[in-house]
Amino acid sequence: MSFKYTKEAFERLKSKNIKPSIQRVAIMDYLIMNRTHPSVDDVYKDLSSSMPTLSKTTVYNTLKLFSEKGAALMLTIDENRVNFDGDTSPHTHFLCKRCGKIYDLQIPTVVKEVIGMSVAGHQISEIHYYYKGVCKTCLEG
Amino acid sequence: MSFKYTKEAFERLKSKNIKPSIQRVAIMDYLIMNRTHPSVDDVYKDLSSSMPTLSKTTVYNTLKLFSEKGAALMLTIDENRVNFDGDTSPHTHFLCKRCGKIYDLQIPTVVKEVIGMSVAGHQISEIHYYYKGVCKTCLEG
DNA sequence: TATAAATTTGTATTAAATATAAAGTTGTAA
DNA sequence: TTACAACTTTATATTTAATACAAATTTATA
Repeated sequence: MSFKYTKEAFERLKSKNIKPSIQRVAIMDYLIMNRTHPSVDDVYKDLSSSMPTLSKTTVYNTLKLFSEKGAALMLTIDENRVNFDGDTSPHTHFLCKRCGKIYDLQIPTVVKEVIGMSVAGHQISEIHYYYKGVCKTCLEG
Repeated sequence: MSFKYTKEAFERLKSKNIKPSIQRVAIMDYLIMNRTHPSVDDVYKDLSSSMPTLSKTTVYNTLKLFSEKGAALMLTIDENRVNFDGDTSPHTHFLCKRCGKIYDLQIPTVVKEVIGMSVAGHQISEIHYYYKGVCKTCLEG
């Protein structure tokens, strides 16, 4: 049996010093191919069909590892569950409070990159900037 | 038996069209007097001593009501629980990933108020802007 | 090949949040 | 004042996200 995955996923893990196990590559690949800000459960459910022995604990461990190593972003925007984003480039998010969907938005040019800087004596490693409201689709429907 | 609370708490509820029941005023007062970004459990535990019959469900309902009516902010910055902030004026937060404490920070002048505006067709009602990292105290200790 | 280290898995547990219905309170109109 | 409706609070049960943990498996290395 073989697992298909993009070279991008494999390279991403290598560049972030994460050992590319089959499970890790599959999960990284899923994040890169699915820009839907999936939850742990989303990833688990969608990968289970092709990897029947996959454990949810592994998905938890792996996604946590990815966010610690900077290979993915952990979004604490939804009040009920954590979401993950394979796109680590500077951008912002919009959570629709009606349908729950998370959209990508361009980051305002005024919001500067300050990772590694310190503010009021605190050492900053992550910036989170997002909006909540009602999305275009829900407004029209 | 009587409950002490600040006039500010009572007035806040009135101005946000929230009926000022004893429980609601007590919880609003707690938020105003304790700028510690408490969780539901923090509020419940601290108020239980003076209000022994207080139910945790009431704390959940009340804090959700406050955030819906704009009387308090619901912070989804911690990955494990939701926190609340009685200070609704524009400011940002810093979460220490080591000790878990949430600090208030001044909002950068570049981050403008865009509530009520729309971005990419989505109607925005909340802006969240915060940092994560290691706080001054943890760096020194 | 043998052994150690790292990774994955499944089960059990913890704890945040919600659902629900009964009980209690408040407001209003006869 | 009383009766009724609407609203609020409470307690219990349930759901579900996340963690703990140890056994099993895989990978690396001596």
